[in-house]
Amino acid sequence: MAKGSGLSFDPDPIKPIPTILNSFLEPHNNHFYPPNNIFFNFSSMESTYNNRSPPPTIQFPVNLNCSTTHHDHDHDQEHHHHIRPDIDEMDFFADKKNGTNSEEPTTANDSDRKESNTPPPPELDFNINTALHLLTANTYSDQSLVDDGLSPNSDDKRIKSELVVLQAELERMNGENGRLRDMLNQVKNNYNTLQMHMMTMMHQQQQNQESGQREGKSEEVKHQHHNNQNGHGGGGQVVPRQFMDLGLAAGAASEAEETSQSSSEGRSGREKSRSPANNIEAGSTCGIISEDSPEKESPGWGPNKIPRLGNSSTTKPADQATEATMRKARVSVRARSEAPMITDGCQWRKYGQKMAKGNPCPRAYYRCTMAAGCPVRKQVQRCAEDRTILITTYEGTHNHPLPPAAMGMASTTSSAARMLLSGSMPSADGLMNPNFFARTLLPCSSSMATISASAPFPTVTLDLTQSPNPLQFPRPPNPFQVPFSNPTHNNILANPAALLPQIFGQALYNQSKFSGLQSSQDLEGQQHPSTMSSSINPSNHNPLADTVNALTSDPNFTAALAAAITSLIGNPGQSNNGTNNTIATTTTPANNNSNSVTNNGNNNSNGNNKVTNSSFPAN
DNA sequence: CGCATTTGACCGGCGC
DNA sequence: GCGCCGGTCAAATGCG
Repeated sequence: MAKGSGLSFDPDPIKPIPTILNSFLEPHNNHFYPPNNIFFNFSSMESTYNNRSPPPTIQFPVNLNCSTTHHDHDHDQEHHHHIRPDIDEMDFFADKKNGTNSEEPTTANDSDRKESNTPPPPELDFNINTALHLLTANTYSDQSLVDDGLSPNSDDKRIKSELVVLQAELERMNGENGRLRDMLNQVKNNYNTLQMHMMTMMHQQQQNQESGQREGKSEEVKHQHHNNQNGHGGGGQVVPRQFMDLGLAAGAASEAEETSQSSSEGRSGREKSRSPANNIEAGSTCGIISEDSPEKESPGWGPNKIPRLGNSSTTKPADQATEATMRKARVSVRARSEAPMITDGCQWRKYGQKMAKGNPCPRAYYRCTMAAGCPVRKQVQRCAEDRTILITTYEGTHNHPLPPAAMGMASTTSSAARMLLSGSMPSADGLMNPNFFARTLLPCSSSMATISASAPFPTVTLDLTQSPNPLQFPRPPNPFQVPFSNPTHNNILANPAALLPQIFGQALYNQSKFSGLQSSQDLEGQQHPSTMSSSINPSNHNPLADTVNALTSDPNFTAALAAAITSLIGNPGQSNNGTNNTIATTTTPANNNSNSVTNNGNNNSNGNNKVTNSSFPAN
């Protein structure tokens, strides 16, 4: 409804639970230890940190009830109520575990409490340790605050001492928040840099392949290929393509889209009439620069678009088939989200909404509006079985540079699309083989990647809802906690590679658990995931292993990988006001709306197009 | 007034 | 041929 506010529809509103979410995110992110079913999200953290004023009060996953098994003194009660406003959530959880009721009035019978108090359960102790084991060194500065003379009781002193410890830890964590924020910025910067570099390499590799296929066909092409190999010459094409490739179904998609222009001429007059005048002629012989004009958009989002594929005179029939496949490829991302859309960093404009069969939740159609004529579209729909799951399906290739915030998702979906299509596009190159990314990045970012060929379009489904959440790294120990709890500096910055084994470890874990990608397609020729671990072993003289080894030694890559995963898991409920998503935050209506999730009940179960949507207030 | 969203209508593919 | 369905269009609507 709200003009300029982007998404004003909720595919299936889920009552927002920001408070609850924050109650998890804040304390746990401080420890990089998200609880189950709560997405770990850098962006969310960043938002939280950035938007806080005054500086955040860290809410420990510890409450006094559990931090002291002697919670039976008046002074405890006093302190408890001192801190209570900040630890309500923790109280809630811990109390539940303890079976005690922190909401009990301070005047409650202390003796009763004393009698009923029992040592906290082990998991509660774990929480305590998680928070307190970090802080034994900086706890004595405020002794005076504790020793208020109210009680000479040694237990009291001990308890108060712990309180001081907590306070000191709070302060320390505040400082750590700032460091984390800086670190996130740097990680993202590194990621962006590496992303561009990687895409350049991928483009060159693709050029190599294309050139090889067309070898002898055109001397011109050869020259161009040669130039590209040199990293310049045709460089005017290379750079733009870096971004173009970021979209899914990259690769030959650009060429395919080029070919769509001619075929689109056969479209109805209605479609022709709505074409803006800014059509860009596909002038590139390689179809690299050529991108979709509005006339050429819709590279196959609908069944009716499929036949428009592959009439390019510049491609061989085999290539045409590949292009057709790639054009139809979709990447579906399933993620738990209370927001109407996942934050992918792009700008989207809604152009339609339909009731899809078999799902009471309406399906919304969006097209990318970051550039005129960008053919990328996506569908957003909530899962019928679990409406907390948001299903976002991407298709198309961006024809414009992507903001940093969009890089992660775009590259991930691109990788997924490549993975999907790689069955028919064997490549011996470990680095540039899409399978490499599919087996490295994707397993890290999804606990399950499913390829479906039974659907009208080949679709890769990245299921981020599976448990364990890939970003909930194996625990214990908490892999993040040690690096980030280092007050001197963030180890991950000093040595980003430290994170990689964890990521890859999780990838391998996921793979082993999942026994590889579930694919109904012929994935013959692809390295079986179960062999991945051996491939990663640097001792193997395997190109893929060498590649992995090389990458793992690259700090930028590890940082980029983390950023990509972060982006992929973008917390839908997050505020997009963070320093990331600069473009999306300021100009993306949909993203703006993501900030204001006002999910009214969605009972749009009437027929097609008979949808009465709830609306999200603008901003 | 401009822009984004809403929503009824339209189109093409597909199955019967 | 007909109806269903997914996808898209574009006029209507609403908001800043």
